[in-house]
Parts: sequence; structure tokens; C-alpha cells
Amino acid sequence: MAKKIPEETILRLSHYLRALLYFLEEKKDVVSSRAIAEFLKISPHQLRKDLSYFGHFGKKGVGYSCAQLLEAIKEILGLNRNWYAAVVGFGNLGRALSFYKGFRDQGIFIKVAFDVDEKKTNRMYKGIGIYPLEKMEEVLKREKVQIGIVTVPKEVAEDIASRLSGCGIRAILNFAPLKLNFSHTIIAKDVDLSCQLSYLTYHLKTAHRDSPKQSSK
Amino acid sequence: MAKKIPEETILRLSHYLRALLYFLEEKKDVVSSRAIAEFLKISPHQLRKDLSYFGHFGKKGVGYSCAQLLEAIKEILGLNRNWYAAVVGFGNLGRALSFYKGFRDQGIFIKVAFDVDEKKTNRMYKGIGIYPLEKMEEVLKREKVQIGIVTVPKEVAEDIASRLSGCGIRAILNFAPLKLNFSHTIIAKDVDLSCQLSYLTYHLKTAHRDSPKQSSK
DNA sequence: TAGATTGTTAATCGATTAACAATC
DNA sequence: TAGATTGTTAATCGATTAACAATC
Repeated sequence: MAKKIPEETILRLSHYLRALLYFLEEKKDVVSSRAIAEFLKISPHQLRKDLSYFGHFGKKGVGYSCAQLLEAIKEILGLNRNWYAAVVGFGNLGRALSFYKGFRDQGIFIKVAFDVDEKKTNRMYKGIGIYPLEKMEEVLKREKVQIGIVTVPKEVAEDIASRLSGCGIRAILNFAPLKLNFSHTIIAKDVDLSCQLSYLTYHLKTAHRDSPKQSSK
Repeated sequence: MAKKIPEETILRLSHYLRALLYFLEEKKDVVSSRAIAEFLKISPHQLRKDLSYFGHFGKKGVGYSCAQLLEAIKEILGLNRNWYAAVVGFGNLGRALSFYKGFRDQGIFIKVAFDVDEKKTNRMYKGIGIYPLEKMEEVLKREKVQIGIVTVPKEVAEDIASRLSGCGIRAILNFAPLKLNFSHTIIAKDVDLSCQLSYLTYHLKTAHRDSPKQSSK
């Protein structure tokens, strides 16, 4: 592989996808990097730099074909196919994520969920099969699932991750407040909601004493 | 202000807090940067560098007092007091966040929630008052709330943010798939769940063709 | 051709890692 | 005193921004 691709670039590709969907809805055939950048409130340089990691998608002096760039980015992100996920921990958050529309729109479907609480399990819930946690290995053996979404308490999260890994699942979206993104066998993305809120309280507290200006990013 | 503090540093302070809570539970009075770093799977350099932005908290040759460092970080993050938040959009995700324990443990309490759906509103729900969206200004005038948590559809998110700002709320945790973190009057943190999943599908797709090794971070 | 806009190289900026002097 | 560990400076690494040649 030629140049290392920044993680931030990958995350921004999703934004570009959204912008293109918007411009397509607006019946635009072609857009410039400037127009996309304005829509997303970023700089056009960044968009072009990000795309340059993957190839040449535009025409100099013209811009980008919305439809073509959309397809190209979908392909880069692997979103030109369907993916299936399992939610582990069917509490408030697990349930909310199971029915999150944003995932389905991208072709990512929650197929099954697991929970320790026997009262929740062994039934279908809006098309999703809910199983007891101890049946995880058994169920995942027959269901084709590539992604695990972990919303269990932090005490068991690491164990769950390694069990998922044992079932052949190589990607985890983790909501437990600890780092799962450290192994070499699993790709994990940690989403730590408490950290995000502390980030806000830090700035609320700090904004006071300094001045109304604020270091957003 | 002397040196600019990286955003990543602020986010890591929350992790340090958790590590210290762990070591306190383990009855440790003093910990070294190495021990904390091992627990969190980061490098001790990073911990020490991060802390150095805020002062001197350890004793050379000894380490850090768990209790003292805990208090110091709480103060830095503004977590030595209570904060109150309003959830806007009481759908699946809004409801899940309203009862998320991790927030309460940090002294951040959801006081009220708003939704357009009249069937959900004008009642209490496990201690949280649910109000119709059009009463937002009225309710927020009498309730002391510093943080807005936005889980409305993307079409209305920007409008909601500016209405929150108009009510004196200066910090927003945004789950709508667009950027609210651009104004100078509001501190926003955007949490984009679809991006996180695409990040995983990208790596799943890419890991195949390269090799089992993976560029975690 | 002139104007517009891309793709890429170079310059800048910022964050992480490493090394080490200070000191408990 | 010797060993341990912090806090800070310096070196490295990586990402963003800017500038511009290529070209539609």
C-alpha cells in the first residue's frame, strides 16, 4: 500500500457520502469540492486530499459526478453490500441501537441480540431474534454475522469481545467504557459516551474563566 | 493560557478518572504512571504528558496519590459538581441516553426531555419530565439545564441547536448525522454512529485483501 | 482561449513518543 | 546512597492547510 491512510479520512468518507446523497436529491449531476465542503463545513482542500488517497474521481475544471463519486466511496467503505451485526447486551442502549435507522440505511442490519436476562430472551422483537447470552456461540455458528455491537457492562466486555472473536467476528463497535481497540485479531471502535460529556463539562467550565471564545474543532 | 491543550488529552482525562476509581477500589493509595498506563493500555509517557498540561500531581520516585489525582482530574473536567441536561428527541436513542447510568455516575443528570410526538409528552417517565417540543423555551426558562443532548432527525437538528442556544444552553452532545460543532457560541460534540460502523466495514473489507495484520489505534 | 477546478507536492501545524535531568 | 519515578524538553511522526501545476 502506497501511503498510510489517516483514520480521520476514513471517518470523513461517510460525511462525503451524505453530502452526495443530498446533492443527488437536489438533482445535481456534478458538484465541486467547494460545494461539498461548504455543505459539510470543512475545507475543500481536505476533501480533495482525502479522496486522493484512493484515486482520481473528478474532472479538472469540472468537478465530480455525484453518482460516480457516491458509488466509488461506497465501494471504498465496503458499503456496496449488506452487512449483518449482533447486539450483545439488550438493555436500553442495545435496544435503541438495534432499531437505529441510520444503520439500515447503510445496509447494515442487526440480525440477533443477546442478553443475560432470561425475561428478555427466546423471542423475536421486531424482526430481531433475542437469545440468552450462553447460546451466543451456538447462534452465531448458524447466523452469518460480521459485526458485534457491545453494550454490556464493562466488567464483562472484554470477555464478550474474545468470545465474539472466537465466533469469527472480526469487528466490534464497543459502547462499554473501556478500550477494546488493542488486539491485532479484532478491529474495534470504542464509543465512549461519558468521555464526550466530560469534554463538554470541561469546556463549559473553562469557557467561563477565559472568554466567550472557544476552541472548537 | 500557556500551551494549547489537545482535545484528545481532555478525552483521555476521563479514562484516567476511571483507572483511578479502579485502583481506589483495589485499596491502592499510590499508583505509578506505569500502572495506570498498563491498566488503560496506553503509554506512561502519554499519561504524564497529558497531566503536565495542568500541573504537577505526582511525587518523583513515588507516584501519584490515587485520591488526590482523582480529585484533581474531577476538578479539571468540571466533574466536582452536578450538571443538568435536556434530551431533545425522545425516540429509542433519546430514551436510552436518558437512563444511561454512566452519565449519572459522573454527576450529570437528565432533567427533562422533549419530543414532537404528543403521545409521549406531558408526563413523567422515571423521574424525567417529557414535554412537547414547542414548550422547550418555556420549560428551559424555569429548569436549570446546561447541556443539550440532541437525538432529533438531521433535518431539524440545526434548528434545535440554535433554539437551545437561544435558551442559554452552551454545550450540545449531538447524535444527528451532521456537524453542529462549528459555531463560536456553542460547544458541540458530534457523535456519529453511522461513521463508526463504516469505519468497521472499511477495515473488514480491507483486512481481507491485505493480510491479517490491522492498523488499530 | 480563458476560467474553473482537480490532484499533488510542499509548508505548516499539532500530537505522540522517547529520552533524561530532577528529585523523592 | 541507590532505585524508582516524575515532569519536561527534544525528536519523531502524522495530519491539515496552502499553493500551484496540470488540464478539462
